[in-house]
Amino acid sequence: MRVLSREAKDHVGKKIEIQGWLHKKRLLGGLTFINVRDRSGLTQVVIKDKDQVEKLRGLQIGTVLTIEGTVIKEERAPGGIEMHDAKVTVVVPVEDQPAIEIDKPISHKSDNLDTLFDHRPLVLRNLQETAIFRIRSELLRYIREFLHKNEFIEINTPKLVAGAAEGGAEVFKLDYFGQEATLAQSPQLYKQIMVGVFERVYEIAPAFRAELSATTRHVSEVTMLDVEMGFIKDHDEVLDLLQDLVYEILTRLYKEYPQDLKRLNAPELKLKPKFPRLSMAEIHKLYQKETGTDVSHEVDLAPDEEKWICEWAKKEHGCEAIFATDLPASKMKFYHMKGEGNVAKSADLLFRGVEIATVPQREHRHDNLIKQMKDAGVDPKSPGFAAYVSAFKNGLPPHGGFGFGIDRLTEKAIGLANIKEAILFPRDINRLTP
RNA sequence: GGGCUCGUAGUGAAGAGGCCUAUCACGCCUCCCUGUCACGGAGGAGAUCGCCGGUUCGAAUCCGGUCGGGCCCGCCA
Repeated sequence: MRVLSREAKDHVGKKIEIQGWLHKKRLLGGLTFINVRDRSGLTQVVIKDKDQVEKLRGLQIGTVLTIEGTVIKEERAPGGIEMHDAKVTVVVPVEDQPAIEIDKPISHKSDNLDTLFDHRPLVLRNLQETAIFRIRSELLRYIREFLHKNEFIEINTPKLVAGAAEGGAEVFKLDYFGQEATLAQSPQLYKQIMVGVFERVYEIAPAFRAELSATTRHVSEVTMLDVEMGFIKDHDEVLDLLQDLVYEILTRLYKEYPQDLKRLNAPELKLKPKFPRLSMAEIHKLYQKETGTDVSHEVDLAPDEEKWICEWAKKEHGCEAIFATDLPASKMKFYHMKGEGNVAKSADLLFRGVEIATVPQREHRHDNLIKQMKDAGVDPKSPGFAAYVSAFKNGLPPHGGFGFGIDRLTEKAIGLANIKEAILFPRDINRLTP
């Protein structure tokens, strides 16, 4: 019967069998230490028998092993226990030298990220890397638990679609049995349709962006959390939902995974239950006053301004998350709701210097929507939009939601420098493999 | 799409016209070592310095081209 590394401590004095990968060998003459890695962690095995040590000669890190031995309580061992009188069985020998060393932290310097991604199958076995993706998995679990608690239904919508959901952004085109199709850049239209069914829905799925962006915060395949909620009182209710979600998942992460976050040198989390909310105009004014940079003609926040306002919120409010509200109407999508004056009922959530979500209220009134579609150059009668429009004809309540970048969230939750470090197999303008 | 940068053993770095027969660390191979946990010690193998061309008596080093990366801007999650 196989025992996992984390359970070995419950078998002191007993003979057990563990299985895993050879993670590290240390030969001290008459005494050999090896670390065996399994899904639950590492176990230290002490081997004295020359014949057993000899079985590992020439075998590299990654060799798959079964070890039989007796669990001993030992102060000097990491974790307080180790295995003695080990009988080694090589399940799968690895003889070629691995391209990357995985038993110590790997440099994430931007110049070398390419090597990290080229050797992904191996690199991901590094304990530091596994910590990143365990955290990502837990964040997704927290999100699902929060949304489930709030009666949201998880949906799945098509990624092969006929037209672009959001006019403007670049899409990937492909041949669909002789017809032109695109890869969905957002489930926007579908999730709004689904408000008419379940009121509250969400989806966690890839979104495809063909933009020629080459930065530390862009990839061409992103994992998006898309949430949509019906019967809202006002735009603030949507902001509250996102705020509560982010507050809960981040505080939970920092409470439950302090050791992994420390291993990854994550910064200390500073968050308040109520995030500051400043209008875009107010942020421009503050930024201009503090830095002297004239941004009065900018419609959007420049990357530097995003970083600056996050630092400001951390210093002034002790909160690393901040809402930029009242986004300019000129940046509105046709399905957004217009606000008072020249602004949209839309906000961005900024966290640790980067935009991680956009939170608009939707235009739910059929006639207004049609007008906004036409103004945006979208034909409401075209096959790609007819079904969408019919959902409004058949009654959609006031609703709003958000698109939330899971990759950026993971990156920033840990304090990584590049979004790609938070993605198992990242896709960008130069990378389609592995 | 625009701008700026970088390519040297398996990996990470040093070398900036001759001192390079290219240096160091980690890894790998051989040997020594009974408490390692970034083990330690001795020895060894491994690089046509991304590629092509040019300048020069002489190029890893200078110039041009090319291929492959990275960062920033625009745009966005």
